[in-house]
Amino acid sequence: MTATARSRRKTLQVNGIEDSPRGKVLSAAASLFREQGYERTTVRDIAARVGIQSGSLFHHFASKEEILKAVMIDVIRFNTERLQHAVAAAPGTRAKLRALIECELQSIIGDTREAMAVLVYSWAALSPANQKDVLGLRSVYEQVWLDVLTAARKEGLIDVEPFVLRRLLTGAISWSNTWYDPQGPMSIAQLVDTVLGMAIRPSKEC
Amino acid sequence: MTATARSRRKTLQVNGIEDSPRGKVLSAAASLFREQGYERTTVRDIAARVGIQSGSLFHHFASKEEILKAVMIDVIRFNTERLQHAVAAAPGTRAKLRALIECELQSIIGDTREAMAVLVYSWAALSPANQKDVLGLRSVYEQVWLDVLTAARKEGLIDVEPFVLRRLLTGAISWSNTWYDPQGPMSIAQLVDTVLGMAIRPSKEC
DNA sequence: TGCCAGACCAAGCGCTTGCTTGGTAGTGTA
DNA sequence: TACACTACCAAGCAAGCGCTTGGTCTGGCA
Repeated sequence: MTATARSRRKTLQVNGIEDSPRGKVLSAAASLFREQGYERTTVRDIAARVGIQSGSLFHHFASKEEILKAVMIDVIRFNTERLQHAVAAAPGTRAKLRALIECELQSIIGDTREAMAVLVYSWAALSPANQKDVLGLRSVYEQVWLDVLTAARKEGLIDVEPFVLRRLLTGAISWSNTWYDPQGPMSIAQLVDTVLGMAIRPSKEC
Repeated sequence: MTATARSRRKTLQVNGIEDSPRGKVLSAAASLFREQGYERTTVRDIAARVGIQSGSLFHHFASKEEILKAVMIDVIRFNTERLQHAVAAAPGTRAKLRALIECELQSIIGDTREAMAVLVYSWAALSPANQKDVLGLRSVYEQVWLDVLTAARKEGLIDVEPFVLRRLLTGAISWSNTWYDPQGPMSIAQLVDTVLGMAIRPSKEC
Protein backbone atom coordinates (compact mmCIF):
# COMPACT_ATOMS: atom_id res chain seq x y z
CA MET A 1 0.00 0.00 0.00
CA THR A 2 1.32 3.47 -0.84
CA ALA A 3 1.60 6.22 1.74
CA THR A 4 -1.09 8.17 -0.08
CA ALA A 5 -3.56 5.33 -0.03
CA ARG A 6 -2.86 4.72 3.60
CA SER A 7 -3.44 8.30 4.68
CA ARG A 8 -6.65 8.53 2.70
CA ARG A 9 -8.32 5.74 4.65
CA LYS A 10 -8.33 7.70 7.80
CA THR A 11 -11.14 6.64 10.11
CA LEU A 12 -11.48 3.02 11.12
CA GLN A 13 -9.30 0.02 10.62
CA VAL A 14 -10.03 -3.66 10.87
CA ASN A 15 -10.82 -3.47 14.54
CA GLY A 16 -12.22 -0.09 15.32
CA ILE A 17 -8.85 1.54 15.82
CA GLU A 18 -7.71 4.77 14.18
CA ASP A 19 -5.11 5.11 11.49
CA SER A 20 -2.71 7.27 13.51
CA PRO A 21 0.81 6.05 14.35
CA ARG A 22 -0.61 4.98 17.66
CA GLY A 23 -3.52 3.29 15.92
CA LYS A 24 -1.22 1.38 13.62
CA VAL A 25 0.66 0.02 16.60
CA LEU A 26 -2.57 -1.06 18.27
CA SER A 27 -3.79 -2.72 15.12
CA ALA A 28 -0.57 -4.65 14.63
CA ALA A 29 -0.43 -5.58 18.30
CA ALA A 30 -4.00 -6.88 18.29
CA SER A 31 -3.26 -9.20 15.37
CA LEU A 32 -0.06 -10.49 16.89
CA PHE A 33 -1.51 -10.93 20.36
CA ARG A 34 -4.28 -12.97 18.81
CA GLU A 35 -1.98 -15.05 16.65
CA GLN A 36 0.62 -15.85 19.27
CA GLY A 37 -0.65 -14.59 22.59
CA TYR A 38 0.65 -11.61 24.52
CA GLU A 39 3.74 -13.13 26.09
CA ARG A 40 4.96 -14.83 22.94
CA THR A 41 4.70 -11.58 21.06
CA THR A 42 7.81 -9.43 21.47
CA VAL A 43 7.97 -5.68 21.11
CA ARG A 44 10.28 -6.38 18.19
CA ASP A 45 7.50 -8.36 16.51
CA ILE A 46 5.09 -5.48 16.87
CA ALA A 47 7.60 -2.91 15.67
CA ALA A 48 8.50 -5.03 12.65
CA ARG A 49 4.87 -5.32 11.58
CA VAL A 50 4.41 -1.56 11.87
CA GLY A 51 7.70 -0.99 10.09
CA ILE A 52 9.63 0.85 12.79
CA GLN A 53 12.35 0.04 15.31
CA SER A 54 11.39 -1.64 18.54
CA GLY A 55 12.61 1.27 20.66
CA SER A 56 10.32 3.66 18.79
CA LEU A 57 7.28 1.94 20.25
CA PHE A 58 8.10 3.49 23.58
CA HIS A 59 7.64 6.93 22.13
CA HIS A 60 3.93 6.08 21.90
CA PHE A 61 3.41 3.74 24.83
CA ALA A 62 5.07 3.60 28.21
CA SER A 63 5.30 -0.18 28.27
CA LYS A 64 4.26 -3.31 26.45
CA GLU A 65 1.45 -3.81 28.92
CA GLU A 66 0.11 -0.32 28.12
CA ILE A 67 -0.29 -1.50 24.54
CA LEU A 68 -2.29 -4.49 25.67
CA LYS A 69 -4.45 -2.33 27.89
CA ALA A 70 -5.07 0.17 25.11
CA VAL A 71 -6.14 -2.60 22.73
CA MET A 72 -8.61 -3.85 25.30
CA ILE A 73 -9.99 -0.44 26.21
CA ASP A 74 -10.45 0.59 22.60
CA VAL A 75 -12.33 -2.56 21.69
CA ILE A 76 -14.58 -2.39 24.74
CA ARG A 77 -15.44 1.27 24.10
CA PHE A 78 -16.19 0.56 20.47
CA ASN A 79 -18.37 -2.44 21.20
CA THR A 80 -20.21 -0.85 24.11
CA GLU A 81 -21.23 2.02 21.90
CA ARG A 82 -22.40 -0.32 19.18
CA LEU A 83 -24.32 -2.42 21.66
CA GLN A 84 -26.08 0.62 23.13
CA HIS A 85 -27.13 1.86 19.70
CA ALA A 86 -28.41 -1.53 18.64
CA VAL A 87 -30.47 -1.97 21.79
CA ALA A 88 -31.90 1.54 21.55
CA ALA A 89 -32.94 0.91 17.97
CA ALA A 90 -34.67 -2.42 18.65
CA PRO A 91 -38.45 -2.12 19.20
CA GLY A 92 -39.31 -4.69 21.91
CA THR A 93 -37.61 -6.81 24.51
CA ARG A 94 -37.39 -9.84 22.25
CA ALA A 95 -35.88 -7.70 19.48
CA LYS A 96 -33.47 -6.14 21.97
CA LEU A 97 -32.32 -9.56 23.07
CA ARG A 98 -31.78 -10.60 19.50
CA ALA A 99 -29.85 -7.39 18.87
CA LEU A 100 -27.56 -8.11 21.82
CA ILE A 101 -26.73 -11.55 20.54
CA GLU A 102 -26.20 -10.32 17.01
CA CYS A 103 -24.01 -7.47 18.18
CA GLU A 104 -21.83 -9.66 20.33
CA LEU A 105 -21.42 -12.27 17.64
CA GLN A 106 -20.48 -9.49 15.26
CA SER A 107 -17.83 -8.29 17.71
CA ILE A 108 -16.41 -11.74 18.18
CA ILE A 109 -16.39 -13.19 14.69
CA GLY A 110 -16.55 -9.98 12.68
CA ASP A 111 -14.77 -6.65 12.61
CA THR A 112 -13.24 -6.63 16.10
CA ARG A 113 -12.42 -10.33 16.10
CA GLU A 114 -8.71 -9.95 16.76
CA ALA A 115 -9.01 -7.58 19.69
CA MET A 116 -11.87 -9.52 21.27
CA ALA A 117 -9.81 -12.68 21.30
CA VAL A 118 -7.06 -10.75 23.02
CA LEU A 119 -9.54 -9.61 25.63
CA VAL A 120 -10.41 -13.20 26.48
CA TYR A 121 -7.10 -14.99 26.16
CA SER A 122 -4.63 -12.40 27.41
CA TRP A 123 -6.62 -11.22 30.38
CA ALA A 124 -4.23 -12.77 32.89
CA ALA A 125 -1.32 -10.83 31.44
CA LEU A 126 -2.68 -7.55 32.79
CA SER A 127 -1.61 -6.39 36.24
CA PRO A 128 -4.39 -6.36 38.85
CA ALA A 129 -4.58 -2.56 38.73
CA ASN A 130 -5.04 -2.58 34.97
CA GLN A 131 -7.54 -5.41 35.20
CA LYS A 132 -9.59 -3.25 37.51
CA ASP A 133 -9.54 -0.32 35.08
CA VAL A 134 -10.64 -2.49 32.19
CA LEU A 135 -13.30 -4.22 34.28
CA GLY A 136 -14.79 -0.82 35.03
CA LEU A 137 -15.43 -0.27 31.34
CA ARG A 138 -16.54 -3.84 30.88
CA SER A 139 -19.21 -3.49 33.53
CA VAL A 140 -20.96 -0.79 31.49
CA TYR A 141 -21.18 -3.26 28.64
CA GLU A 142 -22.47 -6.00 30.91
CA GLN A 143 -25.10 -3.71 32.37
CA VAL A 144 -26.67 -3.28 28.96
CA TRP A 145 -27.07 -7.03 28.78
CA LEU A 146 -28.39 -7.39 32.30
CA ASP A 147 -30.99 -4.65 31.85
CA VAL A 148 -32.45 -6.38 28.82
CA LEU A 149 -32.30 -9.84 30.40
CA THR A 150 -34.01 -8.57 33.54
CA ALA A 151 -36.80 -7.05 31.47
CA ALA A 152 -37.07 -10.28 29.50
CA ARG A 153 -37.50 -12.22 32.69
CA LYS A 154 -40.23 -9.91 33.97
CA GLU A 155 -42.04 -10.47 30.70
CA GLY A 156 -41.63 -14.21 31.02
CA LEU A 157 -39.54 -14.36 27.90
CA ILE A 158 -36.73 -16.21 29.61
CA ASP A 159 -36.68 -18.80 32.31
CA VAL A 160 -33.22 -18.57 33.76
CA GLU A 161 -31.79 -16.13 36.25
CA PRO A 162 -30.32 -13.23 34.17
CA PHE A 163 -26.84 -13.44 35.76
CA VAL A 164 -26.53 -17.13 35.02
CA LEU A 165 -27.99 -16.89 31.55
CA ARG A 166 -25.67 -14.03 30.69
CA ARG A 167 -22.68 -16.07 31.70
CA LEU A 168 -23.72 -19.14 29.77
CA LEU A 169 -24.32 -16.97 26.72
CA THR A 170 -20.98 -15.20 27.15
CA GLY A 171 -19.27 -18.56 26.93
CA ALA A 172 -21.30 -19.89 24.03
CA ILE A 173 -20.83 -16.72 22.02
CA SER A 174 -17.19 -16.01 22.78
CA TRP A 175 -16.18 -19.59 22.04
CA SER A 176 -17.49 -19.16 18.52
CA ASN A 177 -14.33 -17.32 17.58
CA THR A 178 -12.51 -20.65 17.79
CA TRP A 179 -14.69 -22.43 15.25
CA TYR A 180 -17.07 -20.22 13.32
CA ASP A 181 -16.09 -19.64 9.72
CA PRO A 182 -17.84 -16.72 8.00
CA GLN A 183 -17.15 -18.46 4.66
CA GLY A 184 -18.69 -21.69 5.91
CA PRO A 185 -22.21 -23.03 5.36
CA MET A 186 -23.80 -21.29 8.36
CA SER A 187 -24.73 -17.62 8.13
CA ILE A 188 -24.35 -15.27 11.06
CA ALA A 189 -28.12 -14.78 11.09
CA GLN A 190 -28.63 -18.54 11.49
CA LEU A 191 -26.18 -18.60 14.35
CA VAL A 192 -27.93 -15.66 16.00
CA ASP A 193 -31.24 -17.48 15.77
CA THR A 194 -29.78 -20.65 17.17
CA VAL A 195 -28.36 -18.85 20.17
CA LEU A 196 -31.59 -16.92 20.64
CA GLY A 197 -33.47 -20.21 20.58
CA MET A 198 -31.28 -21.49 23.40
CA ALA A 199 -31.85 -18.38 25.48
CA ILE A 200 -35.59 -17.99 25.16
CA ARG A 201 -38.06 -19.79 27.36
CA PRO A 202 -39.20 -23.02 25.74
CA SER A 203 -42.94 -22.42 26.02
CA LYS A 204 -42.64 -19.06 24.28
CA GLU A 205 -41.38 -20.78 21.18
CA CYS A 206 -44.27 -23.23 20.79
CA MET B 1 2.22 -32.56 55.31
CA THR B 2 4.61 -35.29 56.48
CA ALA B 3 6.33 -37.60 54.07
CA THR B 4 4.36 -40.51 55.49
CA ALA B 5 1.01 -38.86 54.94
CA ARG B 6 2.01 -37.92 51.44
CA SER B 7 3.08 -41.38 50.45
CA ARG B 8 -0.06 -42.95 51.86
CA ARG B 9 -2.34 -41.00 49.54
CA LYS B 10 -0.94 -42.70 46.53
CA THR B 11 -3.43 -42.76 43.68
CA LEU B 12 -5.01 -39.54 42.51
CA GLN B 13 -4.32 -35.94 43.33
CA VAL B 14 -6.41 -32.85 42.86
CA ASN B 15 -6.41 -33.18 39.13
CA GLY B 16 -6.19 -36.79 38.25
CA ILE B 17 -2.43 -36.94 38.33
CA GLU B 18 -0.36 -39.48 40.23
CA ASP B 19 1.75 -38.82 43.28
CA SER B 20 5.06 -39.78 41.69
CA PRO B 21 7.88 -37.25 41.34
CA ARG B 22 6.68 -36.74 37.82
CA GLY B 23 3.11 -36.40 39.05
CA LYS B 24 4.07 -33.77 41.59
CA VAL B 25 5.67 -31.71 38.86
CA LEU B 26 2.55 -31.98 36.71
CA SER B 27 0.32 -31.04 39.58
CA ALA B 28 2.39 -27.98 40.47
CA ALA B 29 2.68 -26.99 36.84
CA ALA B 30 -1.07 -27.24 36.28
CA SER B 31 -1.77 -24.88 39.18
CA LEU B 32 0.83 -22.39 38.10
CA PHE B 33 -0.13 -22.48 34.44
CA ARG B 34 -3.68 -21.77 35.48
CA GLU B 35 -2.76 -18.98 37.88
CA GLN B 36 -0.32 -17.14 35.67
CA GLY B 37 -0.48 -18.66 32.23
CA TYR B 38 2.16 -20.86 30.62
CA GLU B 39 4.57 -18.19 29.44
CA ARG B 40 4.54 -16.23 32.68
CA THR B 41 5.33 -19.38 34.63
CA THR B 42 9.05 -20.07 34.74
CA VAL B 43 10.65 -23.43 35.25
CA ARG B 44 12.02 -21.96 38.47
CA ASP B 45 8.46 -21.29 39.66
CA ILE B 46 7.49 -24.90 39.04
CA ALA B 47 10.60 -26.27 40.69
CA ALA B 48 10.12 -24.04 43.73
CA ARG B 49 6.58 -25.25 44.25
CA VAL B 50 7.70 -28.87 44.03
CA GLY B 51 10.65 -28.11 46.31
CA ILE B 52 13.51 -28.96 43.97
CA GLN B 53 16.03 -27.07 41.86
CA SER B 54 14.97 -25.83 38.44
CA GLY B 55 17.52 -27.94 36.64
CA SER B 56 16.16 -31.08 38.22
CA LEU B 57 12.93 -30.70 36.28
CA PHE B 58 14.79 -31.69 33.16
CA HIS B 59 15.56 -35.03 34.66
CA HIS B 60 11.83 -35.79 34.29
CA PHE B 61 10.84 -33.79 31.23
CA ALA B 62 12.79 -32.90 28.13
CA SER B 63 11.47 -29.36 27.99
CA LYS B 64 9.03 -26.96 29.54
CA GLU B 65 6.64 -27.56 26.66
CA GLU B 66 6.71 -31.30 27.38
CA ILE B 67 5.37 -30.50 30.84
CA LEU B 68 2.51 -28.53 29.32
CA LYS B 69 1.77 -31.33 26.88
CA ALA B 70 1.81 -33.94 29.63
CA VAL B 71 -0.63 -31.90 31.73
CA MET B 72 -3.00 -31.71 28.79
CA ILE B 73 -2.73 -35.35 27.82
CA ASP B 74 -3.26 -36.59 31.36
CA VAL B 75 -6.36 -34.50 31.88
CA ILE B 76 -7.88 -35.48 28.55
CA ARG B 77 -7.27 -39.18 29.19
CA PHE B 78 -8.77 -38.96 32.65
CA ASN B 79 -11.84 -37.08 31.51
CA THR B 80 -12.43 -39.18 28.42
CA GLU B 81 -12.53 -42.29 30.55
CA ARG B 82 -14.93 -40.70 33.00
CA LEU B 83 -17.13 -39.48 30.18
CA GLN B 84 -17.28 -42.91 28.59
CA HIS B 85 -18.24 -44.59 31.85
CA ALA B 86 -20.91 -42.02 32.62
CA VAL B 87 -22.48 -42.38 29.19
CA ALA B 88 -22.40 -46.16 29.34
CA ALA B 89 -24.12 -46.10 32.71
CA ALA B 90 -26.93 -43.74 31.66
CA PRO B 91 -30.13 -45.52 30.58
CA GLY B 92 -31.57 -43.43 27.72
CA THR B 93 -30.50 -40.74 25.31
CA ARG B 94 -31.85 -37.96 27.48
CA ALA B 95 -30.03 -39.36 30.51
CA LYS B 96 -26.86 -39.76 28.46
CA LEU B 97 -27.04 -36.13 27.41
CA ARG B 98 -27.48 -35.07 30.99
CA ALA B 99 -24.54 -37.24 32.00
CA LEU B 100 -22.34 -35.59 29.39
CA ILE B 101 -23.15 -32.14 30.67
CA GLU B 102 -22.69 -33.15 34.27
CA CYS B 103 -19.41 -34.84 33.53
CA GLU B 104 -18.01 -31.91 31.63
CA LEU B 105 -19.06 -29.42 34.26
CA GLN B 106 -17.45 -31.66 36.84
CA SER B 107 -14.21 -31.61 34.85
CA ILE B 108 -14.24 -27.87 34.48
CA ILE B 109 -15.31 -26.63 37.88
CA GLY B 110 -14.47 -29.67 39.95
CA ASP B 111 -11.53 -32.01 40.37
CA THR B 112 -9.63 -31.31 37.16
CA ARG B 113 -10.39 -27.58 37.13
CA GLU B 114 -6.79 -26.42 37.03
CA ALA B 115 -5.67 -28.61 34.19
CA MET B 116 -8.81 -27.97 32.14
CA ALA B 117 -8.20 -24.23 32.29
CA VAL B 118 -4.69 -24.84 31.05
CA LEU B 119 -6.11 -26.82 28.16
CA VAL B 120 -8.20 -23.86 27.05
CA TYR B 121 -5.98 -20.90 27.79
CA SER B 122 -2.53 -22.22 26.98
CA TRP B 123 -3.42 -24.04 23.80
CA ALA B 124 -1.53 -21.56 21.63
CA ALA B 125 1.68 -22.21 23.54
CA LEU B 126 1.95 -25.73 22.11
CA SER B 127 3.89 -26.25 18.92
CA PRO B 128 1.76 -27.32 15.94
CA ALA B 129 3.12 -30.87 16.15
CA ASN B 130 2.14 -31.16 19.81
CA GLN B 131 -1.22 -29.57 19.12
CA LYS B 132 -1.86 -32.31 16.60
CA ASP B 133 -0.98 -35.02 19.12
CA VAL B 134 -3.27 -33.59 21.74
CA LEU B 135 -6.07 -33.01 19.23
CA GLY B 136 -5.94 -36.70 18.39
CA LEU B 137 -6.83 -37.58 21.97
CA ARG B 138 -9.34 -34.77 22.15
CA SER B 139 -11.22 -36.10 19.16
CA VAL B 140 -12.00 -39.32 21.02
CA TYR B 141 -13.61 -37.24 23.73
CA GLU B 142 -15.54 -35.18 21.22
CA GLN B 143 -16.80 -38.29 19.44
CA VAL B 144 -18.54 -39.43 22.62
CA TRP B 145 -20.44 -36.16 22.61
CA LEU B 146 -21.25 -36.27 18.94
CA ASP B 147 -22.58 -39.82 19.08
CA VAL B 148 -25.03 -38.91 21.81
CA LEU B 149 -26.06 -35.65 20.16
CA THR B 150 -26.63 -37.40 16.85
CA ALA B 151 -28.85 -39.98 18.53
CA ALA B 152 -30.67 -37.19 20.36
CA ARG B 153 -31.38 -35.50 17.09
CA LYS B 154 -32.73 -38.66 15.49
CA GLU B 155 -35.08 -39.00 18.43
CA GLY B 156 -36.19 -35.38 18.05
CA LEU B 157 -34.78 -34.50 21.43
CA ILE B 158 -32.73 -31.63 20.09
CA ASP B 159 -33.33 -29.18 17.33
CA VAL B 160 -29.91 -27.93 16.43
CA GLU B 161 -27.28 -29.51 14.24
CA PRO B 162 -25.07 -31.63 16.60
CA PHE B 163 -21.82 -29.99 15.52
CA VAL B 164 -23.11 -26.52 16.19
CA LEU B 165 -24.84 -27.43 19.42
CA ARG B 166 -21.72 -29.13 20.70
CA ARG B 167 -19.67 -26.03 20.08
CA LEU B 168 -22.15 -23.70 21.73
CA LEU B 169 -22.25 -26.01 24.73
CA THR B 170 -18.46 -26.26 24.84
CA GLY B 171 -18.30 -22.52 25.20
CA ALA B 172 -21.08 -22.20 27.73
CA ILE B 173 -19.68 -24.99 29.89
CA SER B 174 -15.99 -24.15 29.69
CA TRP B 175 -16.64 -20.49 30.44
CA SER B 176 -18.15 -21.51 33.76
CA ASN B 177 -14.70 -21.95 35.22
CA THR B 178 -14.36 -18.17 35.16
CA TRP B 179 -17.43 -17.50 37.28
CA TYR B 180 -18.96 -20.54 38.93
CA ASP B 181 -18.33 -20.79 42.66
CA PRO B 182 -19.01 -24.21 44.21
CA GLN B 183 -19.54 -22.43 47.55
CA GLY B 184 -22.08 -20.08 45.98
CA PRO B 185 -25.88 -20.30 45.99
CA MET B 186 -26.18 -22.42 42.85
CA SER B 187 -25.58 -26.16 43.05
CA ILE B 188 -23.87 -28.06 40.27
CA ALA B 189 -27.08 -30.03 39.72
CA GLN B 190 -28.98 -26.81 39.13
CA LEU B 191 -26.38 -25.66 36.66
CA VAL B 192 -26.54 -28.99 34.86
CA ASP B 193 -30.32 -28.68 34.55
CA THR B 194 -30.06 -25.13 33.28
CA VAL B 195 -27.60 -26.14 30.58
CA LEU B 196 -29.68 -29.18 29.70
CA GLY B 197 -32.72 -26.93 29.39
CA MET B 198 -30.85 -24.80 26.88
CA ALA B 199 -29.80 -27.78 24.83
CA ILE B 200 -33.08 -29.67 24.61
CA ARG B 201 -35.71 -28.99 22.01
CA PRO B 202 -38.29 -26.51 23.31
CA SER B 203 -41.38 -28.56 22.50
CA LYS B 204 -40.05 -31.56 24.39
CA GLU B 205 -40.10 -29.52 27.58
CA CYS B 206 -43.74 -28.42 27.38
C1' DT C 1 29.72 -55.59 50.47
C1' DG C 2 29.72 -53.60 46.05
C1' DC C 3 27.35 -51.49 42.62
C1' DC C 4 23.99 -49.22 39.84
C1' DA C 5 20.17 -46.33 38.58
C1' DG C 6 17.06 -42.79 39.75
C1' DA C 7 16.53 -38.32 41.97
C1' DC C 8 18.48 -34.32 42.83
C1' DC C 9 21.95 -30.13 43.51
C1' DA C 10 25.08 -26.07 42.41
C1' DA C 11 26.64 -23.36 39.05
C1' DG C 12 26.32 -21.09 35.10
C1' DC C 13 25.98 -20.58 29.73
C1' DG C 14 24.02 -18.36 25.84
C1' DC C 15 20.34 -16.02 24.39
C1' DT C 16 16.17 -13.09 24.37
C1' DT C 17 13.54 -9.87 26.63
C1' DG C 18 11.49 -5.12 27.71
C1' DC C 19 13.17 -0.91 27.85
C1' DT C 20 16.67 3.30 27.78
C1' DT C 21 19.67 6.47 25.74
C1' DG C 22 21.37 10.15 22.82
C1' DG C 23 20.74 11.82 18.65
C1' DT C 24 18.49 13.09 13.81
C1' DA C 25 15.07 14.33 10.05
C1' DG C 26 11.00 16.62 8.79
C1' DT C 27 7.20 19.87 9.58
C1' DG C 28 4.64 23.86 11.27
C1' DT C 29 4.74 28.48 13.49
C1' DA C 30 6.33 33.19 14.51
C1' DT D 1 15.88 32.28 10.67
C1' DA D 2 14.96 30.37 14.96
C1' DC D 3 12.55 27.44 17.61
C1' DA D 4 9.62 23.69 19.07
C1' DC D 5 7.47 19.42 18.35
C1' DT D 6 6.57 14.84 16.66
C1' DA D 7 8.27 10.69 14.91
C1' DC D 8 11.77 7.90 14.55
C1' DC D 9 16.67 5.37 14.49
C1' DA D 10 20.95 2.88 16.12
C1' DA D 11 22.99 0.87 19.75
C1' DG D 12 23.02 -1.45 23.74
C1' DC D 13 22.07 -2.53 28.90
C1' DA D 14 20.47 -5.29 32.79
C1' DA D 15 17.63 -8.85 33.96
C1' DG D 16 15.52 -13.04 33.33
C1' DC D 17 14.83 -17.02 30.54
C1' DG D 18 15.13 -22.28 29.26
C1' DC D 19 18.28 -25.53 29.57
C1' DT D 20 23.08 -28.00 30.29
C1' DT D 21 26.74 -29.77 32.85
C1' DG D 22 29.29 -32.54 36.14
C1' DG D 23 28.84 -34.29 40.28
C1' DT D 24 26.54 -36.18 44.93
C1' DC D 25 23.39 -38.87 47.59
C1' DT D 26 20.44 -42.79 48.60
C1' DG D 27 17.75 -47.11 48.48
C1' DG D 28 17.44 -51.64 46.61
C1' DC D 29 19.33 -55.67 44.58
C1' DA D 30 23.12 -59.13 43.56
